[in-house]
Amino acid sequence: MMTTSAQRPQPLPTPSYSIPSAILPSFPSYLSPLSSLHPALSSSSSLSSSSSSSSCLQTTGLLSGLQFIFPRASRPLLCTPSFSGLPPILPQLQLPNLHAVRVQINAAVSRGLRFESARWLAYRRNYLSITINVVFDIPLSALPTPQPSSSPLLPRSRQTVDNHNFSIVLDLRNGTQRVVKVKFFAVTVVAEDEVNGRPVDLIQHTSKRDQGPRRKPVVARIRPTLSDGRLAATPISHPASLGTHRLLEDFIPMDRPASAGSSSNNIPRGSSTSPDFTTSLDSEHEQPPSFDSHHETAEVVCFERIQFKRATANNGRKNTAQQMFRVVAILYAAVDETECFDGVVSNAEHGANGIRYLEIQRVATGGIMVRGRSPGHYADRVGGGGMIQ
DNA sequence: TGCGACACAAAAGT
DNA sequence: CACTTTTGTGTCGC
Repeated sequence: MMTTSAQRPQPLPTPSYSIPSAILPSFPSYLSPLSSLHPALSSSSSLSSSSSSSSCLQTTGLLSGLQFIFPRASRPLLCTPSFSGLPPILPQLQLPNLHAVRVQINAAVSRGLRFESARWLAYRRNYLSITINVVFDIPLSALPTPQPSSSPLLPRSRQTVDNHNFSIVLDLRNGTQRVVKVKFFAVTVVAEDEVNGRPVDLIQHTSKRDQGPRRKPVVARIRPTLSDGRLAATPISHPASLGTHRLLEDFIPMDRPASAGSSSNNIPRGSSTSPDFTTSLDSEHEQPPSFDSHHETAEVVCFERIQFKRATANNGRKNTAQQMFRVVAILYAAVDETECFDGVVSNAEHGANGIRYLEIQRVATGGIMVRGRSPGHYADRVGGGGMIQ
């Protein structure tokens, strides 16, 4: 019999909160006027409506002339840190007319992080949701078949990349280049040590959590949206405000059909499908990453039930180096394997069915402290749960 | 201090 | 509103 001490604790107290200007870059999604006005978001029908992430979007305010949304004061902060680009960026994406394509990966940790004591904080055992969409910034005039009626303000009316042929320029070891046609685009999410870049495993659960298998997040197809050369001028909506392909509601059929997902049915998910996994699954053991080969490609992909496999080192230890992890979103161009021979200089992953995934670009969060034990283990420390260095 | 397993109970979904 | 499912986290034994 559990005692009262075992009862679910109240959310960690959040003292009167004001956004320090130093951390404003951590809130790009919620600073976006578009996201705060988007009906899908303002009606709390964004992804992960199942939890506190929706209640994260409760209160609006005004700062520096921009409308923004921040969590209600009674809860710990659960909004997303910003993702930023990491050099180098390879290879170059282009249109058939050789027009270069500027790529923006739009990512958010839409669930599972708190901002406490001026740092992002996660608990190893708690779920993260990571949402990604991709924008290709191309002037319509550069497209072979311009559609002037499309509006960048209305995601659903955006034309898609489907009818355009993209290619990438691959650098070869002999110093020459080769142009390869892109079959489709895909994204995945990984994690790494903030300092040395060493990989940190992420794992993904089914809704059965401990009773189900775990695996690394898949490489999921995505359909980038097009921006008419206005990327710099127009803030991009939070990915959650668009139709989302939720990965994975239940990533293998278990005791119910995958289509019977638990997500709120008021989520716009016109492009959602159940992912198709080709690798066999061995419960009780981790699985390697696989490739989501579903044909109907979503503009927004959400990786749900993600956890860090391990915690950061030296959490709360004084006079030790506090390890920090970061979450990385990666965009791949899928090309035919026969187009890639050994001379290609690029990060590549082998997929199924003769596909090879060439990394186009990646974005990453700043450092995230990952605690390995329950919040209660840290609550009696200085800062009411927040580690003070 | 972290990890895996087990467990309870609140939140969220139906 | 009742029931079920999902998920945060307390506890235990290493």
